[in-house]
Amino acid sequence: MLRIGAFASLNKVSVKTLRYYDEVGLLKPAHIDEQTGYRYYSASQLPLLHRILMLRDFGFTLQQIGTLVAGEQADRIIVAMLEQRAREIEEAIRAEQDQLSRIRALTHGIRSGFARTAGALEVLVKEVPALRVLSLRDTLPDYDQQGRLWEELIGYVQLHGVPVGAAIALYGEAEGGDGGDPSASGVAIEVALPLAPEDPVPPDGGGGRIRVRTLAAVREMACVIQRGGQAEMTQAYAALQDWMERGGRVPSGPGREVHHVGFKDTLDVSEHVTEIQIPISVREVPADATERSH
Amino acid sequence: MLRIGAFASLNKVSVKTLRYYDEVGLLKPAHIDEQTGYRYYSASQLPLLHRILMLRDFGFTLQQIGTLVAGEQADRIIVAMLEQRAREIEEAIRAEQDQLSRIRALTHGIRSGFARTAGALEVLVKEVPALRVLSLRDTLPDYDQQGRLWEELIGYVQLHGVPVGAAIALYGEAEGGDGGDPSASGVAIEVALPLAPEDPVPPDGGGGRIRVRTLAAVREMACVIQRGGQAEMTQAYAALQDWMERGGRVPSGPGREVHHVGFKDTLDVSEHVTEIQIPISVREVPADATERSH
DNA sequence: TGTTGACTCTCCTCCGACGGGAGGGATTAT
DNA sequence: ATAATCCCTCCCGTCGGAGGAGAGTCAACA
Repeated sequence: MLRIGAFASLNKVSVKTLRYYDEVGLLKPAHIDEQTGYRYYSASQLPLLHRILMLRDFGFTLQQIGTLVAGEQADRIIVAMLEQRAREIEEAIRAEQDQLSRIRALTHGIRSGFARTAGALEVLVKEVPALRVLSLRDTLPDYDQQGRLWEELIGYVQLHGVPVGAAIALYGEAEGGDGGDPSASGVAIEVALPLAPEDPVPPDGGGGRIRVRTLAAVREMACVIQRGGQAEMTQAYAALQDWMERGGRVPSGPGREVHHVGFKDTLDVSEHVTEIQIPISVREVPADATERSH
Repeated sequence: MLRIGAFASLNKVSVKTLRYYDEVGLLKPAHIDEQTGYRYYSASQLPLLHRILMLRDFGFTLQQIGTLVAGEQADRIIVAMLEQRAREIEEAIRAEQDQLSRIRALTHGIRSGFARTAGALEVLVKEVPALRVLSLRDTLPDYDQQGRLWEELIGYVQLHGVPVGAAIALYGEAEGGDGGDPSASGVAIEVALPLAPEDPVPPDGGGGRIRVRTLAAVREMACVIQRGGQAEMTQAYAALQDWMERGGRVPSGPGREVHHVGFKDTLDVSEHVTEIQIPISVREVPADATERSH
């Protein structure tokens, strides 16, 4: 019979740990003195402790270890548990490698000078939910003309007075919609205002140009938030582009600009806060791309 | 000014999280209503929140994030922190790959039948400290003859009545010692009994055959604990051998057998508890081995 | 004007696997 | 007898929030 300190030193565990394992019922001492409360362990408990420590080393929780060492049919499930745990570790390794690549992309961005001026410090991958919006789409000669679209849309909502929330602009090919004329020269631009999910649909307006639709949810959206006007935005786009290339990501849909603080809030451009959102996916190998294009 | 719920939904964080960040001083609301206690956030705080979430996503603690977003000279240290964090993640990945290889070694051991009978479920890598022992070394024709050494050593200690603790046998080449004759046919065996660190050295005994020495500490010791007698031990050795090969480990010193419960405690062999300890190192590439052999 | 219903507040407990320490009894060696 | 060591129980802290209780606030609707 060994006292707790001697038993602990045999396997380089702490006395606290043994007391805790007693408390949670994982490893009860062979005997406890009723007068003094002293715990006495037997050397024949060493194999059990050994097994517990090994499973702990594998990363199992003490609860899992409890089922693995106590159950009568533990032998039957231990292989399954080990394989499950192996999959978990593989998943964790993948996640950490991903983390690492994001960190490296950022450090490179800072070194090459994109970062502090262009807000690359705030590239964040997040999920965005679907969003019901009132939208107006058109193809214009260049980006700077979108003010006309905004005036048209805002004029319409002021007539009916419904929406709230940040203004959103979408650029590039239509996202499941049919507005605009892709064959026309110029750029496709869609301006949108969020609608509450259960708001009644306002009457058809603007000669059918203004529609209610739902922006698709995006599972992985690369986002940069930027203060300031057009010059800063251009830099932010450059930084985001660099970030995507460096991390092996490609855009998987039309980009968005969310104007959290925009002209409707203040005319001072330096106060504006704009979020650039680009849906991304991991770059696929050519073989995969070929599969798709056929 | 946004209420907490609106601000939270902009970035898919929970209200609880924002309240917690307020509490720890990481992100204070732009305004708090003194009457009601309501927190109001400004859209211009979005870049800060964004940065915080990105750093959280990188795995920094909130405390680290606090220094990175609050400090005046945060720009100067952020690159260093990122590189430090990258090293930490690399280290974590290495550790997890190691875990994975140990798990795979064990699942293979179970599948190939070593495990349940041979105690392979208890292979554990641990550190063992240096140990002062009273030791007797000799070269004998085979392992079964070691009983003679034990009798000689135990007879000696009963005369002087000092040591306590588990009996230890060491097999193979001398570990810094000079006992035995390596050129003789047979196997080198050392039997030892632990001595308290400050025990006085007993007088020279057994015609100089019994010495006091210190077993070296071992940083990585592969251990199996086994109940039973010689048949079980042989299987345990086989399992341990298989485990080492599978995990790319090679022995880096003489193996030990620690008799936690042995003949001195009970004659019933099935009650015996023996720990096999083999110092290991990761298998080296030939280049490294060549370096050493010169 | 009252009444919902959604939102928000503070305060409390809980999670895992122990570590640190206070305050007090037990054992062992001098 | 005394000192040193060991052991006990009990309580608090870790990290980043989640969950819930009980109460107050806000906006819209009848």
